[in-house]
Amino acid sequence: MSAETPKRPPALRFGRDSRLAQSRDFARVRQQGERLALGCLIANWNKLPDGAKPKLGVVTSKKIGGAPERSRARRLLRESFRLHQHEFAQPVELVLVARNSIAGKNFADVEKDFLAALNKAKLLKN
RNA sequence: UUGGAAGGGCGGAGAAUCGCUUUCAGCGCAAGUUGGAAGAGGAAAGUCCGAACACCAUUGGGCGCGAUGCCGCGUAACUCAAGUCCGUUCGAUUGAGAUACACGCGGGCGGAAUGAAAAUUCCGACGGAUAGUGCCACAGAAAAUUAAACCGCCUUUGGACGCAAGUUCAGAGGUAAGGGUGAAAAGGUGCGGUAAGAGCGCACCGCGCGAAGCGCAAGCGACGCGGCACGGAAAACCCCAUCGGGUGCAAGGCCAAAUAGGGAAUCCUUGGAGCGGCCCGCUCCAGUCCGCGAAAGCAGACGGAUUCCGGGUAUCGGUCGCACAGAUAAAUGAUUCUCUCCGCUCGUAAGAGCGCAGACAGAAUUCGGCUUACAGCCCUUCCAAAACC
RNA sequence: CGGAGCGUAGCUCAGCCUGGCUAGAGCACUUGGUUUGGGACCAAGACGUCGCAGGUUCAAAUCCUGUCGCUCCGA
Repeated sequence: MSAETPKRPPALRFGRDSRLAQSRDFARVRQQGERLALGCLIANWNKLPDGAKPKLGVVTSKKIGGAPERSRARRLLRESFRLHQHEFAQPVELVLVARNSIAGKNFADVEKDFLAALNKAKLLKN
C-alpha cells in the first residue's frame, strides 16, 4: 500500500466483504454518519478503525427513472468506488445516494463528481 | 425506384485490460488463490387473463358472489416412453398423452361500407325482451295493456247564409290512406275493394310455424301452412345454462454453532449487579435446557432426471449426458481498439471526416396468451406515382 | 405478489350511482362601473378533445371493454 512498492498496485477488487448488505447498516450510516451533497450524488459516511476494509452501499430511488437507469447509476457509482478504494485516508462505510441528475451521464462525469465529493469531505489521502 | 397499408423477422460483430455472479478443475490446514466455462428480452415491461406448483380448507347439497355465453379444430409448462445422435450452432432428439369458458385459426349468422349485381373489405360481449320489475327525455293527439282521432278524409244531425250548387258553425259516428312530431307511430309495394278507409281480399316481398334434403356442427333450406301475432334496450335490475374452494414462492419447508429478545428449570455449585456499613439473606442477570418468534442463513430455485461399467450392506467411483442466466441493498459492468450497419457533410468517383451502434428497455417460482413501448434494417403481399422494355 | 383510488376550465373540486335539461361552483383572468389612485365591492364576459381509443344506445362526462398516467396500502 505504501509508495515503496509501486511495481504491483493493490488489487481493485470489489467482493461481498466490500459491500453493505443489511438494512441496519444503511440506517446506521445515514443516521449517525456525516453527510454531503454535491453534483449528482449525496454521500453519507461513517469512519471505521484503521485496518478495516472500506465498504460501499448505493441507493438508487425510483425518482431516477426506470430499472435500466437505476441499474446503470448503481454500476457507475460502484465502479467509481472500486477504482479509488485504496485512496481513502481512513477506512469508511460509505452510502452513496444517486440524485436525478445522474440519468444520462457517462462514467467520466460520475467519477469527477465522486472525487470532488470525497475531496470536499477530506476523505482522500492527498 | 419512391411513398403508403397489412403481415412476419432481426434488434451489431470481434478483441484487450480491470471487475462482478454462478459453476467446474488445480493448489492450500484454512483464509484464500490460479485457470477454464457460462451469464437479460422481444417485449425480461404492464400485471390484464389462464395454467402449473405449494400449502390451508373440504361428506354432500343449498344460498350468495364472480366469470363466461354461435360451431368446429389446434396449441404450453407438465407427464410418459424410446433413443443417447448433433456440440454450438440458423436450428440443443423423437414420439405419445394431458389441460385452458387464456388464446390462435377456420366456419356460420348478424351489422356497416363500397357496388347495378355478383361479391369484397371491416366489425361483432353472438343465450333469453313470451319468467318478472322498471325505463324510452324533448317533441307529439298518442311511446307500448285492446294502441291512439291533432289536422285531414267520409257519412250524418241541427243552425245560419244562398234561388240552387254549395259554404260555414256546433254535434254524433266511421276511418290509420295522407300531413305533422319523433331515434322509433304496431308489416312494405301493387291491384281489387269501400261512403272514406283498413290484410278486408289477392299477388310478390318480409315475418312466424312446420319441414324433405344438405352439413361433424353452428346453420342453410326446396316445399307447405298462417293474415300477421312479437317495438327498443339485458354494456338497467334480472332469468337460464356452464365453470369457479381459498391463498399465493414474502406459497410452503429446513437450520449445526451462535444471538437481540422470549419461555422453562434451578437455587446444589460458579460469576456479576442491586438492597446493605459488613456478613447472612433477598431480588435480578448470566451460566443449563427449550426454541425459528426478529435479523442472518439453507432450500423451494432452475439440476447429472436417466443409461452403461466396476466394487459395495447402505452406496461410492468412473462414463455418456437431452442441461446450458439464477441474482437476493439484488451479478450480467468500466475503459479502449478494430470492423460492419445507418445518418449527415465533402467528393464526378474511389473514398474521407463527424456522429458514444445511437430505439424501447433489465430476468426474480415456472409456462402459455393478451396489451403497451420501440432508432434502424430485412422479407412477403397489395395499392399509388414515376421511369424503362 | 396482491389490493384500493384518482384523471372534468389556469388551480381546487361538484356532477357519474339512477344516461337526456345550458357541464356547474369557488379562486384566478378580461372589460366596464365605483375611487384622487389602489384594494375591496358591483355588473358583464371569456375560458372545457370531461386522460386516450373503441363499443352499447335514438342519445355517453355518466354504462361497458381496452389502454395511458398518477397516488396510496398490505405481506
